[in-house]
Amino acid sequence: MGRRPCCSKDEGLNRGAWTATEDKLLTDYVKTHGEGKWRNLPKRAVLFMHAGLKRCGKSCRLRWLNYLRPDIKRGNITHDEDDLIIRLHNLLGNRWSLIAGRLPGRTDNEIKNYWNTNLVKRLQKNNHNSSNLKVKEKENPNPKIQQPNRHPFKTNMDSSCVVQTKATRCTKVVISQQLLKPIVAPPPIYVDHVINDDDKAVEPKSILSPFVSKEVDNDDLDLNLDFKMDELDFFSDLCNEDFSQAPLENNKGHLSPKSDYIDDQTFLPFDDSLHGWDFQSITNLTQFKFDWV
DNA sequence: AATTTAGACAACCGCACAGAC
DNA sequence: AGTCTGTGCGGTTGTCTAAAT
Repeated sequence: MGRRPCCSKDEGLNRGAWTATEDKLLTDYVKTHGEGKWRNLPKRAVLFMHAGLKRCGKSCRLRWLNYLRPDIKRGNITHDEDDLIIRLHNLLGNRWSLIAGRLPGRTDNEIKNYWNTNLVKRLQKNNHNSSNLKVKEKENPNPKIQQPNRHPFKTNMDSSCVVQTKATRCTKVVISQQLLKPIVAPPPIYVDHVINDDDKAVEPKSILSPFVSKEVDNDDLDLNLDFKMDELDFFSDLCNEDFSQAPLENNKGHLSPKSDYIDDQTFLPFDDSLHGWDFQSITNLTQFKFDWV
């Protein structure tokens, strides 16, 4: 027995662009009854407002979340947001809701649209010149950013609010070896277990990173990680740093990045940029389950 | 001035997942 | 364990507007 469709097309429900009246009906309803139970909302809104909100619940939910919510940030994407989107996309791929969750007041739909209409083209163009996807053209990476807003009803709001998704973990994040390599060269850190395609534990393999034990030759090997959101924040920062030329240092002095051994007291020289995390803290991040892609 | 094209973004669609029963 | 419901997500389409011809 199949599931009942959200809304059949012959129920006389409105489709297409929302009117101001519909927006007001929905806003008033949510203010009174709160979010949730979207499927029942149109029927209840009829009783509540004595007027028909002839929209399916799914459409109501989308309209509220993407447009009517008071904590939506209006206005164009800033340079910082632009840069963050690129970095998070490098890390997460097309997981728009997760990316949106790290950007104050932005919705997944907005970021998805922004990516598809702006960043894809720009990054393709940049790839001709460099493999580094970090935004270098700080002068004006996207002309749209500097343009006045097209939408008269969109105004710049306080960006302190973050539209968080309900996602608390982001699983199966593919981390390319190329991304990990420049982060930290040195010490062998052993993971608890590695799961292969058959879901069987195997001997830990390793690559050149603090996350796994030792080097492997296969450059195509990627990691499929499972992050908590705060860990994602940290790793996002980590990936944005260039440590390829950085010396490691400890209380005894400087060590080469290619040292064979570095003890627990070793600190990486980026405490400020990485919120004071020492090397042991970073290695604690290795308590993930690693799945080979 | 009229028409065409491209860009931007709102909205829809189908599927997946989690929780309740 | 299986089914149903509510919700969330990502891909795609539709529509509007501005720029180009």
